[in-house]
Amino acid sequence: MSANAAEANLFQVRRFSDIAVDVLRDRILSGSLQPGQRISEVALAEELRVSRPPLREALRVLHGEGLVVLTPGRGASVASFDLESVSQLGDLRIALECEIARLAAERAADDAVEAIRTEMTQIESALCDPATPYPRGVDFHGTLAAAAGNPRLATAAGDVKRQLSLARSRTGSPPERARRALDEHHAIFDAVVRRDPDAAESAMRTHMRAAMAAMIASIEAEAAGGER
Amino acid sequence: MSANAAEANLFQVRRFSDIAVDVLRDRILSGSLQPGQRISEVALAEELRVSRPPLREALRVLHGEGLVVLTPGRGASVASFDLESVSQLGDLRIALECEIARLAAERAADDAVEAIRTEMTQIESALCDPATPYPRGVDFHGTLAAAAGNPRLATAAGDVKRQLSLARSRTGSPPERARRALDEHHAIFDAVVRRDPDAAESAMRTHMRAAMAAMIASIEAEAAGGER
DNA sequence: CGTCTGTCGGCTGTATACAGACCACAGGAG
DNA sequence: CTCCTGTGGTCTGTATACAGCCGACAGACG
Repeated sequence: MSANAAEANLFQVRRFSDIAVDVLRDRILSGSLQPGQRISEVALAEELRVSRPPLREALRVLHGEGLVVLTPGRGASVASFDLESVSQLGDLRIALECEIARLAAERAADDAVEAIRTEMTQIESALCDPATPYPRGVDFHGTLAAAAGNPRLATAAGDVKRQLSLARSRTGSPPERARRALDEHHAIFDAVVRRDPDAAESAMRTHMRAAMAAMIASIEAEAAGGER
Repeated sequence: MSANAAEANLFQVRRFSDIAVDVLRDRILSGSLQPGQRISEVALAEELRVSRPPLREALRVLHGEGLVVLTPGRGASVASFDLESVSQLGDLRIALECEIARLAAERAADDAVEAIRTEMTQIESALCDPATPYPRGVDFHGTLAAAAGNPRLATAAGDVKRQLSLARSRTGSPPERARRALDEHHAIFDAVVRRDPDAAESAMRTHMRAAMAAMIASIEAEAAGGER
């Protein structure tokens, strides 16, 4: 099955519109296209060596993911989030991540639990050794979502996470947050290991509230600095 | 603002692709297009008096809403859900509705609370008088989501609800569920009135678990009857 | 008789072309 | 000098046209 799935995925991305979706998502999240920036269809299509119809389909997909805003008659632009939008996205993320934590505590397979443990040790060692800022491809929440065994929930949580990542693309998270986040991750993980869904949800809620508070504070500080 | 919003919405739906989205969504949810049915782009485009590119964009949007499945090289088809997908959607809905209930208990304005009360009395009178099966446009969860004051959360919950509605399109919900659901709605509403977020979330979780159990039972019964 | 292969039809995926709307800027009137 | 208006350009929205792939069916071979 894995060979079939891999082969199917290889052929699945052969559509130009899907390639455009991936390229555009990377450009938006990497900051190559900044929030609020207008996207010219003809210019982008020419740059990607793609015709306009596939590009327009890609823009519709990214609009569904919340990364692109489409205004009828005025075209597309990279999504930009004000504080209210960030707050709304935060509530949405709380809903999804808390349920993920609950389900992970209820149903996570043992090897999935071990995968989370491995991730956490990697993050921890990276924090102790400032040489490596953050290991690539390590994603606590993504691994936890996989452990919860609900792909739709994981996809939804990933979409919201990317929107929030775009919202704070200008302001990096403060360095002291990483240490606190690690402790909060430990609390969630402990609850998952103990198979305690209520505790896992509660710990996740605490973690999310702290993360959102820090993020909102960063954005407010950046906004105040920008006005100065 | 409401005049502006209405005017903006009127002009916003002038794109053929958006019209196609609305028409297709209605056809899928009304059962005019049944789950699993293939959608021919040329035939549907000709029927809707629309060219294929706008129709393809509409299909991409509905794919993002989970109502259409797009297989590269093989075209589009109406989404069909097996029991595992329904279970996954149920967990997703639990996550969203529970957070909505919590937020409604925390922040709902007084008039929003009264709007919920009005809806519930309408549903209750409709249940007592079997002449009117169900009042049109009355939607407890939608009103509750509006009371929670988070449009993104409300949209996400609405999307999931529509997917589940499509999943059980063949099997109607059993009549005794309506009465139990009304009681469960009362419990949620009472918690919202008492401004008790924990109780609201708990009551919503109870309600969702019962609703999902009833739905899965209906689908299993229908599947067993179909095999017979 | 079963199976494989080649061909044909239909469909999706993509590109090009055209029409209409929105915006900016210049010119003129008050 | 300011505001309005007309015109031009640019872009989106839509339609049409072509190429490539998938699937089905018929025919031939084992």
